[in-house]
Amino acid sequence: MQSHDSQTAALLADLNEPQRQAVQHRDGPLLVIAGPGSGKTRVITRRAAYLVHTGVPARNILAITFTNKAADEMKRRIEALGVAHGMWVYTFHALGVRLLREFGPLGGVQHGFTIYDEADALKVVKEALEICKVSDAVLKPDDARAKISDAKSKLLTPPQLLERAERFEHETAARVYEAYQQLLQQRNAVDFDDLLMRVAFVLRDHPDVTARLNVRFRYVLIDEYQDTNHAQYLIARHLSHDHGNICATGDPDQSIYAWRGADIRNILEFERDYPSAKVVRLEQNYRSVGHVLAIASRLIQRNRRRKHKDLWTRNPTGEPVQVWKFVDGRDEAEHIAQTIADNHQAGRPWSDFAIFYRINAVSRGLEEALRDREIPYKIARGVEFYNRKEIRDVLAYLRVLVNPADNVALERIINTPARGIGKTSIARLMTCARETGRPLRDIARTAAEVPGLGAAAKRVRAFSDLLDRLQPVLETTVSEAVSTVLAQSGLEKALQEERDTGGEDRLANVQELVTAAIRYEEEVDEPTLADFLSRISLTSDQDAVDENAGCVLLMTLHAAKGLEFPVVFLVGLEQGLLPHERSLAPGGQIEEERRLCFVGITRACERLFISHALERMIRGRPLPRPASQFLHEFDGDGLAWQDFQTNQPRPPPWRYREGFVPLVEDLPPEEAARLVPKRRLRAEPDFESCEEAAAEPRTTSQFPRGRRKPAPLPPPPATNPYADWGPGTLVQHERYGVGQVLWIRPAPGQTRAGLKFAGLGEKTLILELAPVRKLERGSR
DNA sequence: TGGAGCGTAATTTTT
DNA sequence: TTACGCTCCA
Repeated sequence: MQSHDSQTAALLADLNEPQRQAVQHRDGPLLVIAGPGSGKTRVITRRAAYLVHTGVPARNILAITFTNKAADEMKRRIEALGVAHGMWVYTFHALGVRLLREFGPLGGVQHGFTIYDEADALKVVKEALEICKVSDAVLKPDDARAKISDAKSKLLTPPQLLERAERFEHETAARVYEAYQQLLQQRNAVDFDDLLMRVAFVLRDHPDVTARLNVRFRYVLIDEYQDTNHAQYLIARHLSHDHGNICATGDPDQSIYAWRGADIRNILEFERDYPSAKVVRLEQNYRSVGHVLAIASRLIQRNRRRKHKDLWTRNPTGEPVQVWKFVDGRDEAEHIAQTIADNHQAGRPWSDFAIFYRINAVSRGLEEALRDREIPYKIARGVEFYNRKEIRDVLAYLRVLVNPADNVALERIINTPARGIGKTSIARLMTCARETGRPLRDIARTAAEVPGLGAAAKRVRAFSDLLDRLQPVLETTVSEAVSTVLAQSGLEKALQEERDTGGEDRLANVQELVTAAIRYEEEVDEPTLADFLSRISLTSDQDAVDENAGCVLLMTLHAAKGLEFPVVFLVGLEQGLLPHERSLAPGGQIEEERRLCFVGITRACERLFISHALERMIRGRPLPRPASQFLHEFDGDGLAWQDFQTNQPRPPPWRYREGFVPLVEDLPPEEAARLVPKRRLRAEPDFESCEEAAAEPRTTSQFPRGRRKPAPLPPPPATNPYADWGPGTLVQHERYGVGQVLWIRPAPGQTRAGLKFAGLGEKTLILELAPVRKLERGSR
């Protein structure tokens, strides 16, 4: 008993007051508005553990996240708090799969259904457009897909969309949507939106089911609530309908997915939806230094649709946030890369650095600059493992075996590896399938009866026989199924040949898939091929972002949410890029862009560098770039503006990590005041100065143009009066007495150094200003 | 049937 | 600039 109490107390011990309130709140709705770096995850995990420690069985708790990574992390941390597993921790979509399997026919899907990813869904949309005889000029596949997805996230059925259609293209979209849903149904497939929509409909229409689930899950926790769309909102609402024990955590200021259907109203109006809700605000930031937080706060206060929050921190003020202005995007990249190289040299690990940008296209220049200096980096984006062609091929075989109605997968593999079944033949098969309403799989079986197939019929038949031969793998283990398919489909052989002729090592990739299957079998209690496939479908790039990869990380601002780094570079602060031009158009979401910028800024723990260029290559054309309005909006104390149009020395590396940031408040007030000057270089950011930027005289770049080779180091700093003040140097301070230099960072007129004084600990001083002199050896 | 060559269009993308 | 999708040709 004693130990039980002390365990419970330990869960609360190191929490601040609002955090404790959130953890201890028991029944009824709870909204936790959690600012960046305010210990939200800690609160969620402690709360879950606290519930269990105070008598709630773990299996009665359901936690919902958005990413697998977040779910895994949450599970890990809750288990670390001594809660045996049994708690349900799922992403919304994984929960959707789980519930749909359980609901059976109620969900409108059959056993073994396939989850279509974006690429698959787009194919189906194209088919639907064809069936509806809609030309590209009227509605492009991408637009149709977006409209359908939007409707689904709002839980609108095709007839409902039709009803709402005001304009002709909406009507068209509704028709295509209808056809698309039918195609999915025929293929026994669902898209990501269906996983939510179908569950939401079952919960809405079957109170008995909902009631049962309310008994099973007595406490529901939802993370990143600001990013929920209407379907998710409704699922959450139904799942907590009877007991009202819903705990939502999130931050309206970090809502950056409105363009994908997230509805910020869900969090803004939580108290209206749940009138008895307790609201807790986590406003103390444990992550960032003061200046970073101050800038973030100033910026976000410009937004109107938000909940008021006063972010504060006990962290040191930190170094001023640097705002760098460059001649062009090249210079920006070079300079950032060089700064990283210098500071790595000075002792910073690569993984301390992250570079954020608004659009992926910006990454190229940065990559080149990093490569030139042999800086290890990783991009947290794009087509990772499961999107590789060879992997998708293998998966397509498995998908067809699990779900013979999966035409998209079948179409993919019918001639992979090449077996002489060409486009025309495939088109004939598909027409036949469409006209008869039978799955492609069946048509292939009776290929001889398909009109016009000719000699290809035999090859199609052979392919069909191959699938029949493979069918028994469903009775084996998942990993065996994968390797059997590899061997018998001819994929392995084709990849082997490719390798022998000097191609990429795709073979190793597919073999990695076997490994993944083995790992899956070890992890799961009841491994099945269908479940393995859904897991893969629900795995995203985001899940692979590894903050501790030992590399500099490059990513979009969207990918940065939820992460933090000691040193952050936020590039391309230009009107049209951040905020993005689409957001500047009428009806655009400028506030969302501001939130995006806010998210970027608040990822930084110690140092933040914001940069913009006067000219940037956009789609192969150099364009003049006006500075972002956000520079103007967060302008104020704690910023250091630096203009790199003219040739000037690069700032020297700052000191390294141990005992990291210089403490401004440690300095006498007059020095502290000087240390944080209002502005260093420019009086105003050149907001609205597009023409001015273009008209400004061409200034020299610090970096050589033309051929791309390792950039020579920029000129060394001007003569440094403290050149011989290395670490270890003994100094005499007027008031503090004798001390020792721990680190030193020379800068013209602003040389900072960390000095250790007996009994006082470490101080950061500006040597030019402080009454301090070097002690010569032997003198005292 | 498959590849070369041309035209077009270009945010972000938790699942 | 580049990536893709489509057409046309061997």
